[in-house]
Amino acid sequence: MTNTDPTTESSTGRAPAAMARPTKQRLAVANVLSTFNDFRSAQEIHSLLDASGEKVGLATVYRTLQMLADSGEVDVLRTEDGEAAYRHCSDSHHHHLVCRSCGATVEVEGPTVERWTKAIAAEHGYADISHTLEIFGTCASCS
Amino acid sequence: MTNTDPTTESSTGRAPAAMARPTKQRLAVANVLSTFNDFRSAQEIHSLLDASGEKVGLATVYRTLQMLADSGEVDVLRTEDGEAAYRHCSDSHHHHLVCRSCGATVEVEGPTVERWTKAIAAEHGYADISHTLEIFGTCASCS
DNA sequence: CAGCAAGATGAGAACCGTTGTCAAATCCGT
DNA sequence: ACGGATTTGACAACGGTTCTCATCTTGCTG
Repeated sequence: MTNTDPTTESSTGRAPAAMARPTKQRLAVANVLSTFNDFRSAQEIHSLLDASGEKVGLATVYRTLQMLADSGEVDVLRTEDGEAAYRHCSDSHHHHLVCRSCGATVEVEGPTVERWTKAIAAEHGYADISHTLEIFGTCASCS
Repeated sequence: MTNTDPTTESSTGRAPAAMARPTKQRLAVANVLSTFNDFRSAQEIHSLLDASGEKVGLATVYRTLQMLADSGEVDVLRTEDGEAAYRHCSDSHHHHLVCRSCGATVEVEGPTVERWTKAIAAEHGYADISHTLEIFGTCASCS
């Protein structure tokens, strides 16, 4: 809304492959996304933007994230309480092992599942594969 | 993060066949759950109840499903649009291979992932393992 | 460089699934 | 059958997400 600082226009850079219109807000979202490798909720991303001085409307954040997700530039998943979480993809891919009672989370990864999902998908004629996997259990200190 | 309160579960432990209070409504919900093997949304379950003549309040359906989920009698997952989906567990375990553009879904299964998740979980000291896995891609007719 | 039309933004309302509230109904042990 | 505790159900409240629309930018054209 109030464009208070017409001189800001340099530090953040790096527009992903092809963004429809690389506006300041979209760049800001893309930029924040590149600062972490795990999944963050849309609202959290909005807060991060706010905290970093970039004033981007919540609706715009949602729109941008959706756009990025549609174009395959970010991965999306739903947390257990129904929030959408986003992560810039093409980065270290891992899954979460979550304790059902205390919530302790371990990041795990392994080529096994990656290979299996690709194989299964190919077997059924599916291309351009991605997947989400979450493991739940009771951790050592909770059992 | 929502850390669900595991109410008082000291005496009963886990009760597969024993429900806290087998009221008509709870039985109705349990009964509907047993009529399918895939995940259905809470609202869909409510509709099914309604359609089958059982008049159960929406709130009660939610409460019952949550209760069943807490006691481990049903599995829960979040669909891509944020709805909670429930399925009576201890049944044929499979995953979904979904086409990103037309939505065509194939049910897949395989011991590989099951083994892998168990191994990974055990490796980290987690017990009582469950997991959710969804594979996304573009199906043959859409690519 | 000014002007313009298409596209993007932001504030708030609208939506939708889910959860909380609380009086009335139901259940169970006595 | 009675009484206390639990459960139910209608509806309000909530939180996340999407929609609306007036205003502002962007990119292009002349």
